[in-house]
Amino acid sequence: MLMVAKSSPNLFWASPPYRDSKSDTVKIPNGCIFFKPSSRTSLLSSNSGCSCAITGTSALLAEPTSCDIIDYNAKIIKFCEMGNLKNATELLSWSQKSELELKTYCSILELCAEHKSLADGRKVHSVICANGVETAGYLGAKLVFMYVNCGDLREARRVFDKISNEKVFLWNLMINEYAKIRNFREGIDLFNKMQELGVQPNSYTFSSVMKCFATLGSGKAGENIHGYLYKLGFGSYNTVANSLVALYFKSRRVESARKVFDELSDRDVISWNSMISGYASNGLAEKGIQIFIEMLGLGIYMDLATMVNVLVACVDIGTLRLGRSLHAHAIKACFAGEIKFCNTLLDMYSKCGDLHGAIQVFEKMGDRSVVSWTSMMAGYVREGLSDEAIRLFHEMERNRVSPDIFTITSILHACACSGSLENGKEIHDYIRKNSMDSNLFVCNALMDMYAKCRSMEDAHLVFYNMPVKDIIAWNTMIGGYSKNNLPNEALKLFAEMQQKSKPDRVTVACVLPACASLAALGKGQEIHGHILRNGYFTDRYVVNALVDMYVKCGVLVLAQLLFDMIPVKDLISWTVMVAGYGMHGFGSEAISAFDEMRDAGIEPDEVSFISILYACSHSGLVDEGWRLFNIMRNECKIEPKLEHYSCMVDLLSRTGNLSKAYKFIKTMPIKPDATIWGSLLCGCRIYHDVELAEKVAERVFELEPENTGYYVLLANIYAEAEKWEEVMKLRQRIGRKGLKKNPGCSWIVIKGKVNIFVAGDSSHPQGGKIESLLKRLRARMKEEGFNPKIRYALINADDMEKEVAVCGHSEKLAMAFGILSSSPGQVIRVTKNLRVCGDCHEMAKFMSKISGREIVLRDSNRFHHFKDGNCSCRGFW
DNA sequence: GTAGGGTTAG
Repeated sequence: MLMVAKSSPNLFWASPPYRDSKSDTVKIPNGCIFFKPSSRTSLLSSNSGCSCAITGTSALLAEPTSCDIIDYNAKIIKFCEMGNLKNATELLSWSQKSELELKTYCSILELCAEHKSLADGRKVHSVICANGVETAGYLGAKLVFMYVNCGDLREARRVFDKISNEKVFLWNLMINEYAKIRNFREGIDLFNKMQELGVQPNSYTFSSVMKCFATLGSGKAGENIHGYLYKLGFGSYNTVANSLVALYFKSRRVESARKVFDELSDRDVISWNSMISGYASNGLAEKGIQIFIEMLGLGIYMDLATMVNVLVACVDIGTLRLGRSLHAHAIKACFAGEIKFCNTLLDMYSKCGDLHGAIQVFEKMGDRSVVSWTSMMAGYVREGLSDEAIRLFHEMERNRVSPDIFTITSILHACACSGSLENGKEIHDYIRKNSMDSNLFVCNALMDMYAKCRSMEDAHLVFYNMPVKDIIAWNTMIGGYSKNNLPNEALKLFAEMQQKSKPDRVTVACVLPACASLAALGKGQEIHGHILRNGYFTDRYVVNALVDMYVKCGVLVLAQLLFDMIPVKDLISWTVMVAGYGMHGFGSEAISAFDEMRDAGIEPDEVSFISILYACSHSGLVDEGWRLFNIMRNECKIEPKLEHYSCMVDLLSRTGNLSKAYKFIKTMPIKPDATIWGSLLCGCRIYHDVELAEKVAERVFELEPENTGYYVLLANIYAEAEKWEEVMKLRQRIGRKGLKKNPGCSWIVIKGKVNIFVAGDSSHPQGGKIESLLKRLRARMKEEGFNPKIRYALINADDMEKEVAVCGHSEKLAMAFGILSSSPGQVIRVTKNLRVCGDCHEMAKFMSKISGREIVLRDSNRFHHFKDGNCSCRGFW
């Protein structure tokens, strides 16, 4: 496609001089810079040089003597022409009111605008006010111009509202400025107001006001204005048509944009560029590239913006090939020295996955702007090299380039990705010192950084102080709470949000994990309704989170139903379902799903292997477990992590392969943690291997000396073997350490209310009824020969005493309450924060049999479905 | 008309 360019390089690829609208200079590709001819520069060039101007300055500022007749006006205007704002304002302040002419004020205001010096502009304004000069007419317009240029739109508007406004120029200026600061409503209001006042809009007015309509995304308004400006005869102005093209593209009316372009007889390079960028920003980058080829074929003069637009389109298509050839041609055409081009090129390489290409562009750049540094940092973060991004940020500071809002958000993102709270706080200090803390982007990036660095208190502080909270702010906080294991806070904030703002699909994807974590089925179903009403079901984040919610709320059937409805299942969908089957004890279904996923051509990753190995372990599938572990290593080339080893040890231990598990741990290439040894210790208890248990326990105690659970576990192993002396020794050992216990708690939702129980707690209003029900059940169990397996609850963490038959564990209390408070036929769903106790597990089986009720108990490890006296876990827990 | 930034699922 670039053949055309090659055949006529001068026409297509030569770098034209172009105007830099910001600095009012004309840049010539070889690097020379010429000032745009103006009254000021013509004055300098008419003098014999700068030195003359300097001597002129001192003569002009010399103290006036009484015999001089000073024409202050002429002197001030001369300073203005020379660009010496300081001397001009100084002289103005020395002058008498009566001496000053209107044109003098005007000149100095123009210079303030040019220098963007708000401080000087305000001084001049106060002199004008003090002198009582009339500002209703021409001078007022200059004041507005000055304030707009110096960035004080509020003051500009104040003056603007006071003066007579028949000049369309000022209206255009104001409308355009409102468009720039994205206050589109105000821009449109002004447009309507000017028409009420009978001021005729011109082509510039339409260009400006269309920016407002465009970003409001109002396609209808676009059509109206389109008809209106045709009626007024502006349809053939290509500036107007170009704005119209942009307006239609921004309101996603691609066809309308194309029609305006097709009907435009006098297309300039801007028309073509608008088409390329318009297509690209509407996800139709290929069409943009087609326009570019058409442009080349017609021999249209191409400028820097064309190159930039095409590179952006390349990023969208994600192909490096075209980007690379544009790079090659840019070198020939002398674009390669242009900073805007290089920045886009750098970003193209980085976004197309060629970080090395991006680095090369960055290193070859002679001039680097803040954009270059920021893009490079973002590139490093994209590749997971956050520390490198942080290093680059410090290098940028050493090069005295000041970070802007974009840099700050990028570097915060780097801190978030590397979990570096310390660096993040440093950036927060910078933000405060430089008054950037009211910017929405910055605040959102700050909250995200704090959330990812696990400091939700800091995130909340930022959130709380935000003057305006957009939907991203709410989502960031809700998602932050969910991810930091604060599901109650997430749900609370979600409720608050619903009062103030409308949740979107991201909100839903953020809040569902909180429902999953709490097993809050009712709330999850409510959100499911919201998803259906708003058509979010097609969003892969939403649907995956929804399936996961049903899995973790214990409704596997619904999860499976929804999973089957996902048209294109991705890795996450499959992983959720595999893990779901696993935690509900359907090991072979998990394996089938996993194989099906691979058949569908989806490569499993680390996390999906954790899910499948976990599924094997919870169904005791030793051979399958080994097979999959080897597939992971040999076929998928995934190096097993601690979690994978942990699943395997768990699998071997639960199935009684204790010495194999021990050997497996011994040959692990990475250091086993307490969880891994702990799994084996659990296995020792199930299979009563006291000797191995002692060996293993010492390892666990070394690794986690403060964890009570492991001492209790060993004590129970001794107790079951009736080694009371050892139990005593262990008790003394624990007594010396003064261990803390992790309190067990269970909860159940009845009629939308969460009822929380802790072990031994009788404070529940129904406490008495619960206790007598449990007593009756216990008695019936004995009668029917359902022997309570007291050995499960021999030793209690609280007192290390042999426990009496009635154990007051929280899950038992919750299940009993469930039976008492729900109608027959209803499934009883209980969630526990720790693993279920063995005695409670036996009792639950009996409860399900005697009451004819289905009980679904989720513990910290898996699900137990109790029905007709059996449990789905078949002993693997 | 043109380069860089913030939120989502296992």
